[in-house]
Amino acid sequence: MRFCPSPTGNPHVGLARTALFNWAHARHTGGTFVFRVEDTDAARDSEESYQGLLDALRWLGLDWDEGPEVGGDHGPYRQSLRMDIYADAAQQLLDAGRAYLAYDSPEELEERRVAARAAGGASGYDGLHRDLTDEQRAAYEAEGRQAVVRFRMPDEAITFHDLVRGEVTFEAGQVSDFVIRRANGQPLYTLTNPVDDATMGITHVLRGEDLLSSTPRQIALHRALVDLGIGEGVVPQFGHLPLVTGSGNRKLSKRDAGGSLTYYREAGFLPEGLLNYLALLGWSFGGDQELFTLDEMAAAFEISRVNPNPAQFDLKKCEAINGLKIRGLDVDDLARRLVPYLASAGLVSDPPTPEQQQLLTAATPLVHERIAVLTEAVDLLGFLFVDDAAFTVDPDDAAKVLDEAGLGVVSAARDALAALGTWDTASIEAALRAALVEGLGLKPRNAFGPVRVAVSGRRVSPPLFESLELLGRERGLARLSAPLA
RNA sequence: GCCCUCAUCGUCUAGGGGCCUAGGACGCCGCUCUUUCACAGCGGUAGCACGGGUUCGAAUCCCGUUGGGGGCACCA
Repeated sequence: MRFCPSPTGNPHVGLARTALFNWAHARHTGGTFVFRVEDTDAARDSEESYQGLLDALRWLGLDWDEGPEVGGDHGPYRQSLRMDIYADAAQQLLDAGRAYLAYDSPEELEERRVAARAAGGASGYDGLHRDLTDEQRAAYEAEGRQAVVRFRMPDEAITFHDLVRGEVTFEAGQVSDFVIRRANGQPLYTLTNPVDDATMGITHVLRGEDLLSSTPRQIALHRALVDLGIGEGVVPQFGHLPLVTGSGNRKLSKRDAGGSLTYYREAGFLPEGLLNYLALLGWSFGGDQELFTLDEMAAAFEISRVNPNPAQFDLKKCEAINGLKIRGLDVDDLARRLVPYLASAGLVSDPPTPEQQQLLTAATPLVHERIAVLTEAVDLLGFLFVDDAAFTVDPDDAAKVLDEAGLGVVSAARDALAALGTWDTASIEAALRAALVEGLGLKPRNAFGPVRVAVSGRRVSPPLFESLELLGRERGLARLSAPLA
């Protein structure tokens, strides 16, 4: 198995899904999961993207058996470090007549492409330089032209058994001779990918459906490599996963708002929540079960059960799954995961001080059932951690609830609590109910609303009595007094 | 334009010829619980793209149509 993204831009969810399925298949079958980085295009690849890629995979928690940082017998695992291998392969292909030099200029190619298409044909390479004589080549060289290397496609239909789609056939002549080495000598993905798969002993490849039409080219090249004795003599089996589309049913690109993996990380998705959701796009556990762990998925993953039709990414459902995953976490685990988010909001230090840790441990149960993503906890819990000087009440909520009547309620609440002996949830509740509901004859909703806003700063907050207990007597009373001043 | 591919509620899916008056989940709408918001529970809404076959019987098999998606680079 292998997974071989190229480090261009931010990793996106489609990439995560592909990695997940490859991982699951490797784990299920007991195979080796190879992670290779396809960075052959210097113009598009960057070290930053490379780091981002590793970072994203580590965050997701998908471990690989061979690849960057873990090594392996088939390294190096970055194509930029394997250039001599490709140069050698290209030369052997050329020497064997399986590839040839083509001197067409980009302008000429473009012109012929447009013409071919206008004539109703396919727009691939027309094979003009397929059988140049030595004299013709010499003439082009004399003009100062630089040749690319094109692979000579065999004149036969190519049929392969797609792991998810079954038999797929491309008729002879449908796939044109493709460039494997640029005029500047740099190899292209079309060459590096099969060469690496061959030399790394890759047997299975799961990738996006967008690569389906390039598969016959790769298979043809693989066969040539086998003939030449390059690599381990195995043509991998391919499986093409359905595309993950965005809301407009268009291919989800890394430029889409919800496309980038960093979005999910920053919004507070659990990696296992995102992965669980992604697994549902094109695969199902079976029966009515939608929630499972990575290990359960690996145990159950059957490539033949992968659905071939494209799936639209639904953020709402992704959040719902994530919320369910959060609810399945134990409280300490949840608290631990909240720390980075609270810290980046400036509410706690990372690691938290003992006092912060204590408060967090006590407060986490209050949000456990109410959040779908981790960042929601930051909004909900902020009032507990914020410096008193920095505490603010949401102006809209204040306007709605803290009117004259509301302030009267807050005042009564303060008086009742000031007289309270024991400061705990039950006592606070009893005192407030007595003073506001029974004393003032208010409906609970109207009684606690103003108090909630004064204490938490918002109309939506964790449960009020527990919040007051955690806030403590001094701070609690101060919050109630503040709007009265 | 050419090639490839896909087709079950709005979305993700279960479904391998009779267990299907098509099941689940998200969403949406009600209700219950309730100090807000949630959670949880209950109920509801909504679908086999169309047309031909095959068969005693098709969501399931075949063909076609239509529609969607992808590809057609000296990107990957």
